[in-house]
Amino acid sequence: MLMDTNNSLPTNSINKGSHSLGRLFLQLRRLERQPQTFGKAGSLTPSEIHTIEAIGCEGGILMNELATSLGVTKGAVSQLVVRLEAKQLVKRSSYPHDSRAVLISLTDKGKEAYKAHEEVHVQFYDQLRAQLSQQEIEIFEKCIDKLNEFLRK
Amino acid sequence: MLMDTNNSLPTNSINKGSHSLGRLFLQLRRLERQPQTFGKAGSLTPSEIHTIEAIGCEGGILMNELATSLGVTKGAVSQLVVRLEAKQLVKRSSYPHDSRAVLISLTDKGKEAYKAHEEVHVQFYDQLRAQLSQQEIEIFEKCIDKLNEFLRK
DNA sequence: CCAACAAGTTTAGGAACTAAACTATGCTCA
DNA sequence: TGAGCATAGTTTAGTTCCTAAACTTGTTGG
Repeated sequence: MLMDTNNSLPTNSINKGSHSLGRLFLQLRRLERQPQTFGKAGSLTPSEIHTIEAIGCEGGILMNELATSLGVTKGAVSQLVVRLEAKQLVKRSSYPHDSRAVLISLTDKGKEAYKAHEEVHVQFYDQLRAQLSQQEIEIFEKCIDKLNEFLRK
Repeated sequence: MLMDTNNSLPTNSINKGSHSLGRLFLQLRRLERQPQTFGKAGSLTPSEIHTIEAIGCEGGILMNELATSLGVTKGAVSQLVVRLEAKQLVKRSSYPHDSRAVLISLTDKGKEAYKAHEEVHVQFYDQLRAQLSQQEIEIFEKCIDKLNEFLRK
């Protein structure tokens, strides 16, 4: 009865890209689950390395900012920071203007992990670039940006 | 002392794409966490809808196949299937050639969820396509495929 | 001064796994 | 044939990564 409620269009070609994108999501989902080792920092879970990435090498960041930047609750960040502090990748310091607030920043060891992770990203991307022409890269980046903008909504 | 150990290259342009890609990962990570409602099937968690997607509308699939297709252990699939069965989206039946095996297939309600989800995907992709030229789409899809291939390793 | 608010922390609980033990069936070959 | 091993699924205990909600402290505007 309801076989192919999909209507009219040459669905094949449309679905092809949608399907590739679906597979990409699945791959990333899988990838984003396994811990990795970065520099001397030892094995870090995906959340941990993302947190380090979000803190950044320069200056400190408030818990609140970190939470919105990562798109999680402040409770989640609080827990993450406890773990990272225990691993000595991150340190807390007080925020001059408001004694409730806590400034989070990377320790030297944390910065090392940051750099190592960034290095992995860049190398990965370099490998991808190596298989594409200059023009393709530009278009690809444009599309990724559009996609990002799109997902933000 | 160790400011910019990154060497020589015009790092900006390289990092730009790598950074966009990083943000995409984060966005997807966030997106892949919240449940959504599909058709009359009620609210489904990301894992649930992915499982339904992997089972597919035609015929049945074995637990084992499902596990490899989703990239998780059979234990994980087993648990998922219990939940989906309780929600009456999926049914088990016996596999003629091997009485140990279990064939999983979608119920009518499950198929509805499948279609609704597929519709969301296609619409999403259509919206993206609408902002790109034909040539850009082709290149984008090519890049996505390359990326997929790349992540599989 | 103090009520309302804001920054973080804590706690309980759920989702989504994994690894490993377990059950039950199927296969092989001496 | 049947002992031993492999294979299909299930179960269980434990982990990670969250969230929501209650709490603790500190800030601020009437």
